[in-house]
Amino acid sequence: MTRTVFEKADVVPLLAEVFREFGYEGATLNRITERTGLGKGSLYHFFPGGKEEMAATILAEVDDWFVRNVYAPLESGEPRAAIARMWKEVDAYFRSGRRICLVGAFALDATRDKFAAAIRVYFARWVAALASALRRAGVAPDKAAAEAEAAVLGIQGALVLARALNDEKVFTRALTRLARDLSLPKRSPSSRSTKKGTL
Amino acid sequence: MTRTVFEKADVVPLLAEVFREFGYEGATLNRITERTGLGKGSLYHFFPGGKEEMAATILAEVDDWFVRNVYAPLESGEPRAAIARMWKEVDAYFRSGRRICLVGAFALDATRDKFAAAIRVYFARWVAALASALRRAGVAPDKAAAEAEAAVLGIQGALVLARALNDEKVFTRALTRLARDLSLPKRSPSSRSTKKGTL
DNA sequence: GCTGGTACATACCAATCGGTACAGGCGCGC
DNA sequence: GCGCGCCTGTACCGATTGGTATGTACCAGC
Repeated sequence: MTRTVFEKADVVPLLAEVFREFGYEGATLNRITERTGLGKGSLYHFFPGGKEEMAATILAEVDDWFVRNVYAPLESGEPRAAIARMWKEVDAYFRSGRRICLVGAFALDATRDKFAAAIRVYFARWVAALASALRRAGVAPDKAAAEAEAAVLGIQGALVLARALNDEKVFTRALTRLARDLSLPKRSPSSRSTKKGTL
Repeated sequence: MTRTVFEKADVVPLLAEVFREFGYEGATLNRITERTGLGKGSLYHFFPGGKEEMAATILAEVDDWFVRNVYAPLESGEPRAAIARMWKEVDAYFRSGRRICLVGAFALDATRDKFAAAIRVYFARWVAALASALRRAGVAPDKAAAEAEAAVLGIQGALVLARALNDEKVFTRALTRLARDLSLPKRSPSSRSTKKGTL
């Protein structure tokens, strides 16, 4: 009857959490099987390429999530709403600092060299998308680029510090500061201001 | 002939680089021996507690370095000079973004739980020391605390992003921005009471 | 010259690593 | 029904893990 139809898609989130928690080297097959409930047979059925394919799949899935929920809106949506949404999504995605950024963690150790392209693209696109939104909101191009970089890097730093101090309020505070520090011009004439709650 | 009298102190920096590069789990005894040139015999002679003692020693050594070169000056030296020195030391220590922060890296994965106290103290004292300097330079206490947190977290984020994009200019730029964003009051003999320390 | 602590290499250990082989169990088309 | 093919558990592989035991070269004090 209700077969536990396990699809690759169901495993990926579980898998992601293991890599997030232990890092690439620390995510042993043992821990993976016990956390996903899948034996090696299933694991290697879904991911013939082994650990590396698992990590690559997760990286792609994470990237895809950010493209859909963050980058794409920033690139083509109404800029202020998109930026507001970004802060909201980021806070939710990282569980207010209780969860870390897999891509950022991979970037720090030798794992980076294995997934260099994916890691670079993830961050480059984030910065570029945010800069695009800022420009379209009226910020000068060079200023937009600098502020986008500062915001993205601030999020990563906030994750590090929040985990180091084991205090999620650090993350929440940082997000508030980062949002405030974006120099979005006042939106005077238009009456679009009462549309969506902008953080 | 050339006797190499190796002391523990000589090994620690080599050791630190291995942990920095591969993370705690990734730093295998094999890699450690080949990078330090010391066999397991020597390693376990210096560090009877094994890998964990090696990492703990490194953590303590890093902390000590920061206390001497950054925190102590911030806490008791002339605040502006101390802050200026901090930026200089940080840029040099992290090799303009080519080197990562061991403590920050440990904070991200499950390694944190092994060294929770050391990691927390490292960052807590950094933030506290910087906040102290800011206050003594005339910044309001709550503002000083917020800005200190933002600066420290910004450094960590800059390290992540610089490595992710493999572009050390990201780090240098970030440091410049972070230094600029500290709202140090103007220091002319007759101080202009500008609230924002713009550059 | 003996002795004892220090510094180091080597061989070895059980456990675990990532990965493979294989024998089914199971649901679905027939 | 039946068989085929997608899942999945298990046994197993060689290599490597962190760690230990043993042996030895070296120097200092006596």
